[in-house]
Amino acid sequence: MHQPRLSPRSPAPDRREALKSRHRRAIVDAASALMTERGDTGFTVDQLAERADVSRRTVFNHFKSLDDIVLEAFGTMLDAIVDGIEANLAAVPAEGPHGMFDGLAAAIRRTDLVAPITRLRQLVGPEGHEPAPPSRAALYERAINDVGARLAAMMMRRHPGADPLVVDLMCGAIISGGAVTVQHWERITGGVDSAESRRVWVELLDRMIALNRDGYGSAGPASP
Amino acid sequence: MHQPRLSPRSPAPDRREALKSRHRRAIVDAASALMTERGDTGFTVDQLAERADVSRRTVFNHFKSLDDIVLEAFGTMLDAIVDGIEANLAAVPAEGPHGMFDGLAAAIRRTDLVAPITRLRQLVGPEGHEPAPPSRAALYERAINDVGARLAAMMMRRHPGADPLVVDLMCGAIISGGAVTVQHWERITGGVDSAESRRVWVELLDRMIALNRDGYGSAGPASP
DNA sequence: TGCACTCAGTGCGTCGTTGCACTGAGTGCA
DNA sequence: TGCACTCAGTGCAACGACGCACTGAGTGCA
Repeated sequence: MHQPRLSPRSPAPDRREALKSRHRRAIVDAASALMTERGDTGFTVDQLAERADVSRRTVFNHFKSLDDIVLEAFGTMLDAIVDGIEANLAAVPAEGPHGMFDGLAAAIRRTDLVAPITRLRQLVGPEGHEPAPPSRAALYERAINDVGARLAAMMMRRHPGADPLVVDLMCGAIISGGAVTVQHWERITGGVDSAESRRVWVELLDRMIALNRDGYGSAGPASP
Repeated sequence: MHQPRLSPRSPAPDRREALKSRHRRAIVDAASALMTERGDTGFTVDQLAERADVSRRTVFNHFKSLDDIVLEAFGTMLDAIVDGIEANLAAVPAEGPHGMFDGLAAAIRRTDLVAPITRLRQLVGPEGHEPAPPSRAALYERAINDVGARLAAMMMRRHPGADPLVVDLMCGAIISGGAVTVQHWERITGGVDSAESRRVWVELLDRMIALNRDGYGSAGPASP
C-alpha cells in the first residue's frame, strides 16, 4: 500500500486520516528512539508496538516489514547526508562537460561521509559481527541504496535536463563507492580520527572519485 | 447500553477496553470543563466533542444523551454532598427506634447543603430563567434524584439490615426536601449569607426534618 | 402563524485498530 | 541432527471510532 510521506504542514483532512498519520508517525518515532537507546536495530516488534502505544497488528497495518520501519526511521539521518552534500554543491559552481559529475565530486570531498556511514553500519550491524548476517547486510544495502536514490532526486532537481538513467547510475555509484571507501578506510586506520587518517581518507576518496569519473576500463593490473 | 463506572484502580484488560474507557472519561471531563468555564450546562454536542477530541458520533456511542453526560459530570459534585453527610454521620452516634432517621437528620443539620444545591441550580438553569424550561428542570430533577440514590446506597451500607424500600423513600424525601428548603430559603433571604439568613436556614431545615420525621398526616391547616 | 434555522439525536456503512491463532524462519542445545 | 523455543509476519473477524445524511424538536422572526 502506497504511503506518501505526510508533510507536517498539511494536516489530515479528517479524524481518520489524522489517526492514521499519528500512528504511522508514532511507529517511526518509536523505532528511532529504540535504535538510539540500544545503539542497534535489534529491537522486537513487541517492543516497538509497546513504545509506539499501538498493537503489533497495527504496526503491520502501516508497514510491510520491520526493515521498512527501520529504513523510514533512518530517513532523517539519510536526509542529513544528502542535505550536507547539497549545501556543498551550492558552494562550488560546476562548469564544462563534466560539470555535473565534477560538481558532485567536489561537494562530496567537502562533506563528512565517514560519520554518518559509520553510524549507519554500527546501527545495522554492531562490532564483532563481521561478516554481518545476511538480513542485517540487506538492511544496510537498502539504506545505502536509499541514500543514492535521495541523492539522485536532489541532483535531478538541480539538473532538470539531465538523463535520469545517467543520474541514477552516477549517484548510486558515488554513494556505494563512498560506503566501500569508508569500509577500506576503517580497515586501514582502525577508524581513529587523526591527521594521518584524514590524509588516508582523502587519498582513498580521490581514487574512488577518479575511478568513477574515468570508468573502470583500465582498472585491472597492467598487462605483462 | 450498560456502562459500569470504571474504577481508576482497575486498568482495562486490553487496548480496546482502554481506548473505550479513555474516550468515555475524556467526554465526561470535557463536559465538566465546559460547565466550569461557562457557568452553565448550555454547551453543544459539537463543542463537547471538540473539547474531548472525539467525533460527535462517538459521544453518542458512549452516552444516550447530553443530559446523561451532564449528570455523569455532576458525579463528583454529587458524591461530595453524600460524602459530607457520611462524614457527619460518623460523628453522631444514633440510638433508639428512630436512630437511622435521627442520625441522618443530625448529619444533615451539620452539612452544608446550600452551597452545592445552589451551585447545581445555577449550572442547570442560570438566573433569570424562572421557571426553568422543562428540559432544564428535568435535568435538575434527575440530579437531585441521583443524590437521593447515592445517599440511599450509602445508608444501606451503614444499615445492612434496613428495609431497602424504606431507605430509598426516606433518602429521596430528605434530599428532595433539602432542595425545596434551599429554594424557599433563597426566596426569603435572597441567598445572602448572614447571621439572620443562617437562622432562617436552621428554622426551615428543622421544619422540613420534623415534617419528614412525623409525617404529613397533620400537616394541613387546623380544622375550625 | 408559517418559515427558516439550529441543534440533539440516529441509522448505516466505512475505516483503522485490535485480538487471536497460526505459519515458517532462525537459533541454541542436548 | 532433531527438538523446542523465539520472533517476524499474516489472515480473519470483531470492535470502536468516524463520516454522512437524515429526522424532529425547539426557537426566533416577519
